[in-house]
Amino acid sequence: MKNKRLKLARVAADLSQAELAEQVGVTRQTIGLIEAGRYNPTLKLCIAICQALDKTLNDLFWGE
Amino acid sequence: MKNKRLKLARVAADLSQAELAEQVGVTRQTIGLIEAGRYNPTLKLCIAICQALDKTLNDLFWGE
DNA sequence: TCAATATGACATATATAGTTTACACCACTA
DNA sequence: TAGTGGTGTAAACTATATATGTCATATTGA
Repeated sequence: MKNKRLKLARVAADLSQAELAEQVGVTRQTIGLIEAGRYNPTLKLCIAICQALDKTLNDLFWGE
Repeated sequence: MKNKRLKLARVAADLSQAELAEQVGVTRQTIGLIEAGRYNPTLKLCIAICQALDKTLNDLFWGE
């Protein structure tokens, strides 16, 4: 279950995985893995990502 | 930062910490700690809790 | 009283989120 | 031919979410 919405929001914000990663304080690999749906970030990280992309939890992480 | 909304939603659903914990497949202590705001659950657990309480991520975990 | 239920708090142990490092692939450009 | 930026992935490691176990307390009902 890839997270397509996250990837789309990131690209729309004109950020690379590495740039988003730096903004939220994780590594590029972590962002890549979340977009690939290979795991299960913590709530704090989800919120940081949402704030960086000006989205809400429901926008990026709720529902399939 | 205690999660008051989670506690209220759980009580409104007439569930004890232990009952909610069992429904989402964790221990009572984990629910207690999340309500107490002492950590940082994973996204999967947040979603399971929301589904058990018929709420969305934004309802329980977005904003202060 | 007493037993049962619900909660808070605290350790220690285990599973897994997240890091680091590294290599490979692709598209583009010089 | 390189060379660079963006991405996918994997192994080994560290940090921390979660489990397990226990004790204390408050409340409710018999």
